[in-house]
Amino acid sequence: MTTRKTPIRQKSAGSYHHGDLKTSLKEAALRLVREKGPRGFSLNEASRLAGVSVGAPYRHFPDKDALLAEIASNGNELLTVEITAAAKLVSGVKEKMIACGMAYLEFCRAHPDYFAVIFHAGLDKSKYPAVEQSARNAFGTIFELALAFERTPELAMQRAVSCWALVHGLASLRMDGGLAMMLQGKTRDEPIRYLLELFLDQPYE
Amino acid sequence: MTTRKTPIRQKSAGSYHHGDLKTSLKEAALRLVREKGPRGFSLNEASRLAGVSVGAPYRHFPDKDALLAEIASNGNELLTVEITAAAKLVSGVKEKMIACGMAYLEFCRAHPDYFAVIFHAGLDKSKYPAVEQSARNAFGTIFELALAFERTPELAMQRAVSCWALVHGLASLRMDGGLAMMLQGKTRDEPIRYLLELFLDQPYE
DNA sequence: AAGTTAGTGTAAACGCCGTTTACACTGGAC
DNA sequence: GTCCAGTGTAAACGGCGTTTACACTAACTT
Repeated sequence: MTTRKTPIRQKSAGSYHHGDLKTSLKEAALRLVREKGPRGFSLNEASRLAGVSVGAPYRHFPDKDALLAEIASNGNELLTVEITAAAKLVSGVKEKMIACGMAYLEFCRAHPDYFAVIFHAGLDKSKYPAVEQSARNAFGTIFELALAFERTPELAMQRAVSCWALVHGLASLRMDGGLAMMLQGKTRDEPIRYLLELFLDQPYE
Repeated sequence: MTTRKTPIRQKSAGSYHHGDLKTSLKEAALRLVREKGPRGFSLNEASRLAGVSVGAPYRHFPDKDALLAEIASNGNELLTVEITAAAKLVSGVKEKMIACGMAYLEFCRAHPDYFAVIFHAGLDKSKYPAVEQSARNAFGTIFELALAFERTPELAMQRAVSCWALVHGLASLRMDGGLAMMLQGKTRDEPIRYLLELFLDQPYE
Protein backbone atom coordinates (compact mmCIF):
# COMPACT_ATOMS: atom_id res chain seq x y z
CA MET A 1 0.00 0.00 0.00
CA THR A 2 1.27 3.39 -0.89
CA THR A 3 1.26 5.86 1.92
CA ARG A 4 0.71 8.73 -0.43
CA LYS A 5 -2.99 9.14 0.25
CA THR A 6 -2.81 12.90 0.24
CA PRO A 7 0.02 14.21 -1.90
CA ILE A 8 1.66 17.17 -0.21
CA ARG A 9 1.49 20.24 -2.37
CA GLN A 10 5.00 21.09 -3.44
CA LYS A 11 6.28 24.43 -4.43
CA SER A 12 5.90 24.58 -8.22
CA ALA A 13 9.26 24.31 -9.92
CA GLY A 14 9.76 27.76 -11.31
CA SER A 15 8.00 29.86 -8.72
CA TYR A 16 9.49 31.39 -5.65
CA HIS A 17 6.48 31.30 -3.39
CA HIS A 18 4.66 28.18 -2.31
CA GLY A 19 1.13 29.44 -1.97
CA ASP A 20 -0.10 27.54 1.05
CA LEU A 21 2.95 26.36 2.90
CA LYS A 22 1.30 26.37 6.28
CA THR A 23 -1.32 23.83 5.22
CA SER A 24 1.23 21.75 3.33
CA LEU A 25 3.43 21.58 6.40
CA LYS A 26 0.60 20.37 8.57
CA GLU A 27 -0.31 17.72 6.02
CA ALA A 28 3.30 16.64 5.73
CA ALA A 29 3.63 16.46 9.50
CA LEU A 30 0.51 14.34 9.84
CA ARG A 31 1.74 12.00 7.16
CA LEU A 32 5.15 11.60 8.76
CA VAL A 33 3.56 10.97 12.14
CA ARG A 34 1.32 8.37 10.55
CA GLU A 35 4.25 6.65 8.88
CA LYS A 36 6.98 6.89 11.48
CA GLY A 37 5.37 7.86 14.76
CA PRO A 38 5.47 11.21 16.51
CA ARG A 39 9.14 10.81 17.23
CA GLY A 40 10.03 10.06 13.67
CA PHE A 41 8.65 13.34 12.46
CA SER A 42 11.13 16.12 11.75
CA LEU A 43 10.56 19.64 10.60
CA ASN A 44 13.33 19.33 8.06
CA GLU A 45 11.76 16.32 6.43
CA ALA A 46 8.37 18.01 6.36
CA SER A 47 10.01 20.96 4.63
CA ARG A 48 11.50 18.65 2.05
CA LEU A 49 8.10 17.06 1.45
CA ALA A 50 6.67 20.49 0.81
CA GLY A 51 9.57 21.26 -1.53
CA VAL A 52 10.86 24.11 0.53
CA SER A 53 14.03 24.98 2.43
CA VAL A 54 14.40 24.10 6.10
CA GLY A 55 14.10 27.71 7.16
CA ALA A 56 10.80 28.36 5.46
CA PRO A 57 8.54 26.91 8.18
CA TYR A 58 9.72 29.61 10.54
CA ARG A 59 7.79 32.16 8.51
CA HIS A 60 4.63 30.36 9.60
CA PHE A 61 5.37 28.82 12.99
CA PRO A 62 7.61 30.09 15.77
CA ASP A 63 9.00 26.59 16.23
CA LYS A 64 8.37 22.90 15.74
CA ASP A 65 6.15 22.56 18.78
CA ALA A 66 3.93 25.37 17.58
CA LEU A 67 3.27 23.38 14.43
CA LEU A 68 2.43 20.31 16.47
CA ALA A 69 0.24 22.43 18.73
CA GLU A 70 -1.77 23.70 15.82
CA ILE A 71 -2.25 20.16 14.56
CA ALA A 72 -3.30 19.08 18.04
CA SER A 73 -5.89 21.84 18.13
CA ASN A 74 -7.21 20.83 14.73
CA GLY A 75 -7.43 17.25 15.96
CA ASN A 76 -9.39 18.23 19.04
CA GLU A 77 -11.74 20.27 16.92
CA LEU A 78 -12.30 17.35 14.57
CA LEU A 79 -12.92 15.13 17.57
CA THR A 80 -15.47 17.59 18.91
CA VAL A 81 -17.27 17.65 15.58
CA GLU A 82 -17.44 13.88 15.37
CA ILE A 83 -18.56 13.45 18.96
CA THR A 84 -21.25 16.06 18.55
CA ALA A 85 -22.46 14.50 15.34
CA ALA A 86 -22.65 11.07 16.94
CA ALA A 87 -24.71 12.41 19.82
CA LYS A 88 -27.17 13.97 17.41
CA LEU A 89 -27.93 10.63 15.80
CA VAL A 90 -29.56 9.16 18.89
CA SER A 91 -32.01 10.41 21.47
CA GLY A 92 -31.89 10.24 25.23
CA VAL A 93 -29.10 11.53 27.41
CA LYS A 94 -27.72 8.14 28.26
CA GLU A 95 -27.75 7.04 24.64
CA LYS A 96 -26.03 10.25 23.61
CA MET A 97 -23.25 9.74 26.14
CA ILE A 98 -22.72 6.22 24.94
CA ALA A 99 -22.64 7.44 21.35
CA CYS A 100 -19.99 9.99 22.34
CA GLY A 101 -17.84 7.31 23.91
CA MET A 102 -18.11 5.13 20.84
CA ALA A 103 -17.33 8.10 18.62
CA TYR A 104 -14.20 8.75 20.65
CA LEU A 105 -13.03 5.20 20.03
CA GLU A 106 -13.87 5.53 16.37
CA PHE A 107 -11.94 8.79 16.16
CA CYS A 108 -8.84 7.09 17.54
CA ARG A 109 -9.14 4.30 15.04
CA ALA A 110 -9.81 6.57 12.09
CA HIS A 111 -7.26 9.28 12.94
CA PRO A 112 -4.36 7.68 14.79
CA ASP A 113 -2.15 10.47 13.47
CA TYR A 114 -4.14 13.17 15.24
CA PHE A 115 -4.37 11.01 18.33
CA ALA A 116 -0.60 10.56 18.35
CA VAL A 117 0.05 14.28 17.98
CA ILE A 118 -2.39 15.14 20.73
CA PHE A 119 -1.23 12.58 23.25
CA HIS A 120 2.13 11.18 22.25
CA ALA A 121 4.12 14.00 20.74
CA GLY A 122 5.34 15.21 24.12
CA LEU A 123 3.69 18.58 23.67
CA ASP A 124 3.64 20.78 26.74
CA LYS A 125 0.02 21.83 26.40
CA SER A 126 0.23 24.42 29.14
CA LYS A 127 2.30 26.44 26.68
CA TYR A 128 -0.46 26.41 24.08
CA PRO A 129 -3.77 27.78 25.37
CA ALA A 130 -5.44 27.00 22.04
CA VAL A 131 -4.73 23.31 22.56
CA GLU A 132 -6.09 23.39 26.08
CA GLN A 133 -9.17 25.25 24.93
CA SER A 134 -9.88 22.79 22.14
CA ALA A 135 -9.46 19.91 24.58
CA ARG A 136 -11.87 21.59 26.98
CA ASN A 137 -14.36 22.02 24.15
CA ALA A 138 -14.24 18.34 23.30
CA PHE A 139 -14.64 17.36 26.92
CA GLY A 140 -17.34 19.98 27.36
CA THR A 141 -19.56 18.13 24.90
CA ILE A 142 -19.85 15.15 27.16
CA PHE A 143 -19.75 17.20 30.35
CA GLU A 144 -22.88 19.03 29.29
CA LEU A 145 -24.62 15.77 28.67
CA ALA A 146 -23.60 14.65 32.14
CA LEU A 147 -25.07 17.82 33.60
CA ALA A 148 -28.48 16.60 32.50
CA PHE A 149 -27.70 13.41 34.30
CA GLU A 150 -26.68 14.52 37.74
CA ARG A 151 -27.93 16.67 40.58
CA THR A 152 -24.79 18.77 40.91
CA PRO A 153 -22.01 19.95 38.59
CA GLU A 154 -19.52 18.11 40.78
CA LEU A 155 -21.28 14.82 40.23
CA ALA A 156 -21.62 15.57 36.54
CA MET A 157 -17.90 16.22 36.36
CA GLN A 158 -17.15 12.91 38.01
CA ARG A 159 -19.51 11.15 35.68
CA ALA A 160 -18.04 12.78 32.61
CA VAL A 161 -14.46 12.19 33.71
CA SER A 162 -15.18 8.54 34.40
CA CYS A 163 -16.66 7.96 30.96
CA TRP A 164 -13.91 9.91 29.28
CA ALA A 165 -11.21 8.06 31.19
CA LEU A 166 -12.69 4.71 30.29
CA VAL A 167 -12.75 5.24 26.55
CA HIS A 168 -9.50 7.19 26.53
CA GLY A 169 -7.82 4.43 28.50
CA LEU A 170 -8.95 1.76 26.10
CA ALA A 171 -7.93 3.83 23.11
CA SER A 172 -4.51 4.51 24.63
CA LEU A 173 -3.85 0.89 25.46
CA ARG A 174 -4.87 -0.11 21.96
CA MET A 175 -2.63 2.46 20.37
CA ASP A 176 0.29 1.81 22.68
CA GLY A 177 0.95 -1.73 21.62
CA GLY A 178 2.39 -2.81 24.96
CA LEU A 179 -0.66 -5.01 25.49
CA ALA A 180 -1.43 -5.43 21.82
CA MET A 181 -1.70 -9.19 22.00
CA MET A 182 -4.10 -9.04 24.92
CA LEU A 183 -6.42 -6.75 23.02
CA GLN A 184 -6.07 -8.56 19.74
CA GLY A 185 -9.45 -8.80 18.16
CA LYS A 186 -11.15 -10.02 21.29
CA THR A 187 -11.42 -6.61 22.76
CA ARG A 188 -13.56 -4.75 20.37
CA ASP A 189 -15.79 -1.89 21.29
CA GLU A 190 -18.82 -3.86 22.42
CA PRO A 191 -17.59 -4.57 25.93
CA ILE A 192 -16.92 -0.91 26.40
CA ARG A 193 -20.35 -0.02 25.16
CA TYR A 194 -21.75 -2.52 27.62
CA LEU A 195 -19.62 -1.10 30.40
CA LEU A 196 -20.71 2.43 29.63
CA GLU A 197 -24.31 1.35 29.57
CA LEU A 198 -23.93 -0.43 32.85
CA PHE A 199 -22.20 2.54 34.39
CA LEU A 200 -24.77 5.03 33.18
CA ASP A 201 -27.57 2.88 34.52
CA GLN A 202 -26.22 3.28 38.01
CA PRO A 203 -27.06 6.31 40.11
CA TYR A 204 -23.99 8.07 41.38
CA GLU A 205 -23.73 8.06 45.16
CA MET B 1 13.51 22.68 45.53
CA THR B 2 16.56 20.94 44.31
CA THR B 3 15.90 18.18 41.89
CA ARG B 4 18.95 16.27 43.00
CA LYS B 5 17.15 13.69 45.06
CA THR B 6 19.39 10.88 43.95
CA PRO B 7 22.87 12.06 43.04
CA ILE B 8 24.08 10.21 39.97
CA ARG B 9 27.25 8.33 40.69
CA GLN B 10 30.02 9.99 38.70
CA LYS B 11 33.18 8.39 37.58
CA SER B 12 35.73 9.11 40.32
CA ALA B 13 38.23 11.72 39.18
CA GLY B 14 41.41 9.70 38.85
CA SER B 15 40.03 6.36 37.75
CA TYR B 16 39.43 5.19 34.25
CA HIS B 17 36.48 2.93 34.90
CA HIS B 18 33.17 3.99 36.29
CA GLY B 19 32.15 0.91 38.17
CA ASP B 20 28.42 0.83 37.57
CA LEU B 21 27.76 2.95 34.54
CA LYS B 22 24.71 1.03 33.45
CA THR B 23 22.87 1.81 36.67
CA SER B 24 24.07 5.40 36.69
CA LEU B 25 22.80 5.93 33.16
CA LYS B 26 19.39 4.60 34.06
CA GLU B 27 19.23 6.86 37.09
CA ALA B 28 20.37 9.84 35.06
CA ALA B 29 17.79 9.08 32.38
CA LEU B 30 15.00 8.84 34.92
CA ARG B 31 16.03 12.12 36.46
CA LEU B 32 16.15 13.91 33.12
CA VAL B 33 12.76 12.53 32.18
CA ARG B 34 11.42 13.72 35.51
CA GLU B 35 12.84 17.19 35.03
CA LYS B 36 12.33 17.78 31.34
CA GLY B 37 9.93 15.19 30.05
CA PRO B 38 10.70 12.18 27.91
CA ARG B 39 11.54 14.38 24.96
CA GLY B 40 13.97 16.49 26.92
CA PHE B 41 16.11 13.51 27.76
CA SER B 42 19.26 12.98 25.76
CA LEU B 43 21.84 10.26 25.95
CA ASN B 44 24.62 12.81 25.78
CA GLU B 45 23.35 14.69 28.78
CA ALA B 46 22.89 11.48 30.72
CA SER B 47 26.49 10.63 29.92
CA ARG B 48 27.62 14.00 31.22
CA LEU B 49 25.64 13.46 34.41
CA ALA B 50 27.43 10.19 34.92
CA GLY B 51 30.75 11.89 34.24
CA VAL B 52 31.53 9.85 31.19
CA SER B 53 32.08 10.44 27.48
CA VAL B 54 29.18 10.30 25.03
CA GLY B 55 30.39 7.05 23.54
CA ALA B 56 30.52 5.14 26.81
CA PRO B 57 26.82 4.22 26.98
CA TYR B 58 27.25 2.13 23.84
CA ARG B 59 29.29 -0.37 25.85
CA HIS B 60 26.12 -1.09 27.84
CA PHE B 61 23.21 -0.44 25.48
CA PRO B 62 22.98 -0.92 21.73
CA ASP B 63 21.26 2.44 21.41
CA LYS B 64 19.20 5.05 23.19
CA ASP B 65 15.92 3.19 22.83
CA ALA B 66 17.43 0.09 24.39
CA LEU B 67 18.20 2.15 27.50
CA LEU B 68 14.64 3.44 27.56
CA ALA B 69 13.34 -0.08 27.02
CA GLU B 70 15.25 -1.38 30.00
CA ILE B 71 13.88 1.43 32.15
CA ALA B 72 10.39 0.67 30.89
CA SER B 73 10.81 -2.96 31.86
CA ASN B 74 12.03 -1.97 35.31
CA GLY B 75 9.03 0.31 35.65
CA ASN B 76 6.60 -2.43 34.71
CA GLU B 77 8.26 -4.74 37.20
CA LEU B 78 7.97 -2.16 39.93
CA LEU B 79 4.33 -1.66 39.00
CA THR B 80 3.74 -5.39 39.22
CA VAL B 81 5.32 -5.52 42.65
CA GLU B 82 3.22 -2.67 43.96
CA ILE B 83 -0.01 -4.00 42.49
CA THR B 84 0.65 -7.44 43.91
CA ALA B 85 1.49 -6.01 47.32
CA ALA B 86 -1.71 -3.95 47.35
CA ALA B 87 -3.81 -6.98 46.52
CA LYS B 88 -2.26 -8.91 49.39
CA LEU B 89 -3.42 -6.34 51.91
CA VAL B 90 -7.10 -7.02 51.44
CA SER B 91 -9.23 -10.11 51.10
CA GLY B 92 -11.90 -10.99 48.60
CA VAL B 93 -11.46 -11.01 44.85
CA LYS B 94 -13.42 -7.85 44.28
CA GLU B 95 -11.55 -5.98 46.98
CA LYS B 96 -8.25 -7.17 45.56
CA MET B 97 -9.13 -5.90 42.09
CA ILE B 98 -10.09 -2.54 43.48
CA ALA B 99 -6.86 -2.43 45.45
CA CYS B 100 -4.95 -3.12 42.24
CA GLY B 101 -6.66 -0.28 40.46
CA MET B 102 -5.91 2.11 43.27
CA ALA B 103 -2.32 0.90 43.35
CA TYR B 104 -2.02 1.63 39.64
CA LEU B 105 -3.13 5.20 40.22
CA GLU B 106 -0.75 5.51 43.13
CA PHE B 107 2.09 4.17 41.00
CA CYS B 108 1.48 6.87 38.41
CA ARG B 109 1.47 9.54 41.05
CA ALA B 110 4.56 8.25 42.81
CA HIS B 111 6.61 7.41 39.72
CA PRO B 112 5.65 9.75 36.91
CA ASP B 113 9.11 9.26 35.46
CA TYR B 114 8.58 5.54 34.95
CA PHE B 115 5.09 6.18 33.66
CA ALA B 116 6.43 8.67 31.15
CA VAL B 117 9.11 6.30 29.90
CA ILE B 118 6.64 3.45 29.56
CA PHE B 119 3.90 5.38 27.80
CA HIS B 120 5.23 8.66 26.48
CA ALA B 121 8.77 8.04 25.30
CA GLY B 122 7.63 6.87 21.90
CA LEU B 123 9.17 3.45 22.42
CA ASP B 124 8.28 0.85 19.82
CA LYS B 125 7.58 -1.92 22.28
CA SER B 126 7.24 -4.58 19.62
CA LYS B 127 11.00 -4.26 19.23
CA TYR B 128 11.62 -5.06 22.88
CA PRO B 129 10.09 -8.37 23.98
CA ALA B 130 11.25 -7.78 27.54
CA VAL B 131 9.06 -4.68 27.74
CA GLU B 132 6.08 -6.53 26.35
CA GLN B 133 6.64 -9.39 28.73
CA SER B 134 6.86 -7.11 31.75
CA ALA B 135 3.67 -5.36 30.66
CA ARG B 136 1.95 -8.69 30.30
CA ASN B 137 3.11 -9.66 33.77
CA ALA B 138 1.62 -6.52 35.28
CA PHE B 139 -1.62 -7.03 33.44
CA GLY B 140 -1.57 -10.70 34.32
CA THR B 141 -1.88 -9.87 38.00
CA ILE B 142 -5.29 -8.38 37.53
CA PHE B 143 -6.28 -10.82 34.81
CA GLU B 144 -5.81 -13.72 37.19
CA LEU B 145 -8.02 -12.03 39.71
CA ALA B 146 -10.64 -11.57 37.03
CA LEU B 147 -10.45 -15.27 36.21
CA ALA B 148 -11.83 -15.97 39.67
CA PHE B 149 -14.60 -13.61 38.81
CA GLU B 150 -15.93 -14.86 35.53
CA ARG B 151 -17.19 -18.03 33.95
CA THR B 152 -14.87 -17.93 30.93
CA PRO B 153 -11.41 -16.59 30.18
CA GLU B 154 -12.92 -14.35 27.52
CA LEU B 155 -15.19 -12.68 30.03
CA ALA B 156 -12.33 -12.40 32.49
CA MET B 157 -10.24 -10.71 29.81
CA GLN B 158 -12.97 -8.20 29.11
CA ARG B 159 -13.39 -7.54 32.80
CA ALA B 160 -9.67 -7.07 33.34
CA VAL B 161 -9.24 -4.88 30.28
CA SER B 162 -12.13 -2.67 31.35
CA CYS B 163 -10.71 -2.11 34.82
CA TRP B 164 -7.23 -1.55 33.44
CA ALA B 165 -8.49 0.88 30.82
CA LEU B 166 -10.43 2.84 33.39
CA VAL B 167 -7.53 3.46 35.74
CA HIS B 168 -5.02 3.85 32.94
CA GLY B 169 -7.25 6.38 31.25
CA LEU B 170 -7.60 8.47 34.35
CA ALA B 171 -3.89 8.30 35.03
CA SER B 172 -3.10 9.32 31.46
CA LEU B 173 -5.47 12.24 31.45
CA ARG B 174 -4.05 13.42 34.76
CA MET B 175 -0.51 13.16 33.51
CA ASP B 176 -1.22 14.68 30.14
CA GLY B 177 -2.23 18.11 31.34
CA GLY B 178 -4.61 18.80 28.47
CA LEU B 179 -7.52 18.59 30.87
CA ALA B 180 -5.50 19.47 33.94
CA MET B 181 -7.88 22.18 35.08
CA MET B 182 -10.87 19.88 34.81
CA LEU B 183 -9.24 17.30 37.01
CA GLN B 184 -7.80 19.78 39.43
CA GLY B 185 -8.28 18.48 42.93
CA LYS B 186 -11.89 17.60 42.42
CA THR B 187 -11.11 14.41 40.64
CA ARG B 188 -9.30 12.40 43.18
CA ASP B 189 -9.24 8.66 43.32
CA GLU B 190 -12.47 8.12 45.24
CA PRO B 191 -14.81 8.39 42.23
CA ILE B 192 -12.74 5.82 40.44
CA ARG B 193 -12.83 3.54 43.43
CA TYR B 194 -16.58 3.96 43.47
CA LEU B 195 -16.79 3.28 39.75
CA LEU B 196 -14.68 0.16 40.04
CA GLU B 197 -16.79 -1.05 42.91
CA LEU B 198 -19.95 -0.40 40.97
CA PHE B 199 -18.57 -2.15 37.94
CA LEU B 200 -17.40 -5.17 39.86
CA ASP B 201 -20.76 -5.51 41.52
CA GLN B 202 -22.40 -6.07 38.16
CA PRO B 203 -22.47 -9.46 36.53
CA TYR B 204 -21.05 -9.40 33.03
CA GLU B 205 -23.59 -10.29 30.37
C1' DA C 1 4.35 53.07 -14.92
C1' DA C 2 7.71 53.16 -11.35
C1' DG C 3 8.97 52.64 -6.58
C1' DT C 4 8.20 50.88 -2.12
C1' DT C 5 7.36 47.48 1.07
C1' DA C 6 5.62 43.52 3.68
C1' DG C 7 5.54 38.80 3.19
C1' DT C 8 7.78 34.74 2.15
C1' DG C 9 11.45 32.03 0.37
C1' DT C 10 16.89 30.68 0.37
C1' DA C 11 21.66 29.66 1.93
C1' DA C 12 24.73 29.12 5.28
C1' DA C 13 25.91 28.71 9.74
C1' DC C 14 25.47 27.30 14.91
C1' DG C 15 25.31 23.90 18.60
C1' DC C 16 23.27 19.61 20.08
C1' DC C 17 22.01 15.03 19.14
C1' DG C 18 22.67 9.79 18.14
C1' DT C 19 25.97 6.82 16.55
C1' DT C 20 30.43 4.79 14.82
C1' DT C 21 35.29 4.10 14.66
C1' DA C 22 39.92 3.70 16.07
C1' DC C 23 42.45 3.82 19.99
C1' DA C 24 43.74 3.62 25.35
C1' DC C 25 43.52 2.04 29.79
C1' DT C 26 43.00 -1.56 33.40
C1' DG C 27 41.80 -5.51 36.42
C1' DG C 28 41.89 -10.13 36.66
C1' DA C 29 43.03 -14.90 34.65
C1' DC C 30 46.68 -17.57 33.47
C1' DG D 1 54.45 -10.81 34.32
C1' DT D 2 51.69 -11.15 30.24
C1' DC D 3 47.63 -11.17 27.94
C1' DC D 4 43.06 -9.95 27.05
C1' DA D 5 38.19 -8.97 27.56
C1' DG D 6 35.81 -5.27 29.18
C1' DT D 7 35.18 -0.53 29.42
C1' DG D 8 36.45 4.12 28.73
C1' DT D 9 38.02 8.25 25.32
C1' DA D 10 38.44 11.34 21.26
C1' DA D 11 37.15 12.55 17.01
C1' DA D 12 34.28 12.31 13.36
C1' DC D 13 29.67 11.73 10.62
C1' DG D 14 25.10 13.22 9.16
C1' DG D 15 20.67 14.91 10.81
C1' DC D 16 18.19 17.91 13.61
C1' DG D 17 16.10 22.66 15.32
C1' DT D 18 16.96 27.26 14.93
C1' DT D 19 18.90 31.88 13.58
C1' DT D 20 20.73 35.25 10.49
C1' DA D 21 21.55 37.80 6.42
C1' DC D 22 19.99 38.08 2.03
C1' DA D 23 16.67 37.51 -2.34
C1' DC D 24 12.58 37.40 -4.65
C1' DT D 25 7.85 38.82 -5.67
C1' DA D 26 3.01 40.35 -5.24
C1' DA D 27 0.50 44.08 -4.12
C1' DC D 28 -0.04 48.85 -2.78
C1' DT D 29 1.16 53.77 -3.41
C1' DT D 30 1.82 57.56 -6.00
